[in-house]
Amino acid sequence: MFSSDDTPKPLRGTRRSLPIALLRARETVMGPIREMLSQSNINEQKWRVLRVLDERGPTELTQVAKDACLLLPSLTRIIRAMEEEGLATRGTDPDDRRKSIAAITEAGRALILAHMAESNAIFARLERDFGQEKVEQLLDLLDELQTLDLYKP
Amino acid sequence: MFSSDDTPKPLRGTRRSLPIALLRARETVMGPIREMLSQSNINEQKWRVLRVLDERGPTELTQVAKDACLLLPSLTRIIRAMEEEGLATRGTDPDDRRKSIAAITEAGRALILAHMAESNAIFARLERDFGQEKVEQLLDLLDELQTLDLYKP
DNA sequence: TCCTTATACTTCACATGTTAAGCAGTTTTC
DNA sequence: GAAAACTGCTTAACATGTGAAGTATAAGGA
Repeated sequence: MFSSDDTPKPLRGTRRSLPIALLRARETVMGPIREMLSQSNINEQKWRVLRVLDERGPTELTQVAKDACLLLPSLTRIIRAMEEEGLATRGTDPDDRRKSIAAITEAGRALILAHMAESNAIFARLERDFGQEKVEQLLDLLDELQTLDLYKP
Repeated sequence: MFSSDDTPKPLRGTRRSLPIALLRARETVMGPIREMLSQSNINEQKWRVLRVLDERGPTELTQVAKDACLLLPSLTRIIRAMEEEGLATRGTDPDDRRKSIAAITEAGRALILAHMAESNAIFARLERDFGQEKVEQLLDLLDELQTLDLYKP
């Protein structure tokens, strides 16, 4: 008998707002990771691009943007910088010359390797403090939520 | 016998990376909300500030920044714009004149009201597609995660 | 083939994110 | 009761976020 709509309900408190809760939770988790990355003069965005390229191999930019949660205009600039820093390369798809295909370099892979131990340590700390089960549960829920399409219907 | 560390384990896939998963899930949820807000010429950040001010009443900027997940330099600009648009006011704390206290205006509250129905509808759609229980579960997990302190120990 | 439409970016302009420096007001220390 | 240290916010400079317009290539239709 609690959450029925017998009163004109206001907006949920910000702690029960999914977008805000997701953002705040992310800030918590990103704290130590940002600290780690700052030692390599690399930011969150480049780190995401590196991991996506490492995971998928050579990939067209539109796909990279989707996977790394970046818009194409941002990715254009970021990839350009990463090329200059030797972290990524790019070329034109011979089958469709509109497409630009990016790939991680050895230096990029080395950067990932260089942070692997600490990254895993941060995750281990999270599992210790939050609980291994809860982390799994949360990842499962997020993974499923990602796949929804919430537009209109 | 699966996830033991008997092999030099690589980084988790990006779908099992909590920061990336949080970001992707948030993008999914924010889609319809951004659509809603764009009709009022308001962006995510101003919306968060409005909701925090509505929820807490007059609040010093440092606290607003924490709650709305903004850095102070961003908040400085955003609050200035919101003052000009009549959505918020601010004054100096008489007890500590370093502090600036912001408050929501009637126009600000009206803007929240104007979007309440649609906001609740979006949330209802989420509950329908994702499941009410899972939404609750997710919010609980996120709320708890927010409160952790993951620095060093 | 020519024309239209669509796709895959890129560029532009302006807002926000981020770090470092600056400044006024407050507290601490001697 | 000042000098030193700290706090709360602002400014500055540059990177990224974002929507709209622009460019080049590709695909489809008359």
